[in-house]
Amino acid sequence: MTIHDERDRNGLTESEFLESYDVSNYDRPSVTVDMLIFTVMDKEQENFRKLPEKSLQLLLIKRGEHPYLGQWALPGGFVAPHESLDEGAARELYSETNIRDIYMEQLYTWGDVGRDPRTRVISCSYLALVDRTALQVQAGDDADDAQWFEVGYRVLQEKKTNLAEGWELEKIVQLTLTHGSTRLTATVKLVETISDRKSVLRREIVESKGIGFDHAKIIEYAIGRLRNKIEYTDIAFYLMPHLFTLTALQQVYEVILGKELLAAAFRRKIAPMVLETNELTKDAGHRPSKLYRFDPNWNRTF
Amino acid sequence: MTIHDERDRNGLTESEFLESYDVSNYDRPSVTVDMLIFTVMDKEQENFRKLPEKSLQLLLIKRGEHPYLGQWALPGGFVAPHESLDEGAARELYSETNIRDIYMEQLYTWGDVGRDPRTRVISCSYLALVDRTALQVQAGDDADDAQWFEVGYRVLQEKKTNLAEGWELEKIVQLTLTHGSTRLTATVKLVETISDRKSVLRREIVESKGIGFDHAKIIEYAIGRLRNKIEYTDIAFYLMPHLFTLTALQQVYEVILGKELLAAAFRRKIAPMVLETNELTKDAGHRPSKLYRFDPNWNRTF
DNA sequence: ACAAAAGTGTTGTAAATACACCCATGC
DNA sequence: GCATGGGTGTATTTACAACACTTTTGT
Repeated sequence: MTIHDERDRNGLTESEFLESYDVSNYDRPSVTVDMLIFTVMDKEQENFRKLPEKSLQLLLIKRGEHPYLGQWALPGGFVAPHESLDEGAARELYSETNIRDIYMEQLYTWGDVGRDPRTRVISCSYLALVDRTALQVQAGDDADDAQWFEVGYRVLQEKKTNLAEGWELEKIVQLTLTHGSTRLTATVKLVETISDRKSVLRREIVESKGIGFDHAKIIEYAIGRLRNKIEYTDIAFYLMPHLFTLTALQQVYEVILGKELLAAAFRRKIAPMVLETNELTKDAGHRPSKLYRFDPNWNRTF
Repeated sequence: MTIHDERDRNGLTESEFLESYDVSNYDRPSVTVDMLIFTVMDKEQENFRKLPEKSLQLLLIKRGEHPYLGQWALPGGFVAPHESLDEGAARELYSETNIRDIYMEQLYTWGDVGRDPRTRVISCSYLALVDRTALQVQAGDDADDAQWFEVGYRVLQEKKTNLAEGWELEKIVQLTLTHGSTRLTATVKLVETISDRKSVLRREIVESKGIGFDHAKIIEYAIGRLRNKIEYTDIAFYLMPHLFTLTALQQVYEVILGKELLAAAFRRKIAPMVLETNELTKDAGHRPSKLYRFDPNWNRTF
């Protein structure tokens, strides 16, 4: 039995549900906001000396209704007539997670025709970053469960093909989302076609196991933005507590970039963005380290 | 008499038009695409020796209907039920300008509540770049006139205020759009509020003369994106003909960045992105220059 | 000849990279 | 003492800015 034969609370299968769904006389699309809420968490660590490893986590919600019943999807919902997109995003964030007042930025708007089987839906996605330590997420009023999933991002293949008038780059990415024994995977293909006069980037879901809608694509996009922006902005600090060690900060960079960094170089690079405090960590199985905070005078350009 | 008392082809003023406009029972917003079509053009030059100066140009359309009748606005229109956002953008581009197959990228989605006086409209904006030499724009089938406006971008003020918990950056930008004797201006205020936990960037129109809707904001945003992306991508080449001189390329960079560059440094920096050809310019009042083309093997990362 | 642009070389500074090394703590 | 992370110094390379200077054409 595939997921699509499963019945919802009204006893309908997905195809029965879709048949009964009234699509008629809507020539306007529905507009939703989808939230990509990321945080960084410590993994378990047995050795008392070693620092805990960090992992990048994404909040997903288990669908309690058709379509994609039982699968996991991004939190989100319809934009109300009286609220802006930003307000809608903030409202959805709060109502589904009780989180408020965190870093948020608009990511991209997804408008392919068949992306929601019910009707035409255009989704505006938002990236949000939270400090895990200042956080106690509860699934909101909806009885859906909300859960943090560890994010894995792996490039499976990169390919370049020369065409008559230009060339084509193809990249295949494997996404892995794990929470306890639940493991969701997706394969997303990025195809960039470049010629003299234009350049088109297409994103395509090759396979999506356990992730609803086209959300795998959106997640892939968001990780790309995160990786990009962490290099030249201060977004990493929105994932940190007020005081932090430089090693903890470095771990956040590493977990987002998916590669190791040299401590010496990292410290020098980050130095102008942080201020030293007099406080120290203690009770580690090694030399204590200074705590730092973000420097409000760091010169961002906008 | 202000613009708002002007009458449309049905003899209605803006407020009469709005009263008669049926807003009822639409709980779904309308969704449109707005196109920001940029190109670079030569200015007139009297001295036979001197190279013509370049200017950045943006395509605007004169509104023939309420609201903002008689003002200029970005080309765009409603997204049809059967087309994706990208397709809608390409269709609007073609139908209003007869341009096809050029560089296009989604910019940002604008969803404030009062941004269109008729009803709730959410607009997804697209940036498009054209090579002026390969271009003969005609206003599309609509009888509206489409016209290229020279773009001016000037920062009037930058201010930083320290707050109790963080700080605030304010930047005031003056936009100038000129076509012949038509001169449109707008003042846009950017306010970025930053604290430990969040960061919000608000964009606000202080004044907008002759530019309809909130399009001044969108134009300001697009110029920012252009300036940013020209530094690390190959978008500049979509504004160039197939073969070009390095000085012409440098002029494009200068006109977008709004500052002069040193030729020596520019050439070295751009060298890995271009290939030399054997062709030369001629009939200039000075030493001929080699023509270059974009190097398809330049390593973009995506 | 000369105005104007095309194009190269040289030098100083700043940033990123790689590696080696010493320091401080808990057990 | 030892494992582990905290933290610094140094040498090498790379990028870039500033400026001076030579080359080549049309009139």
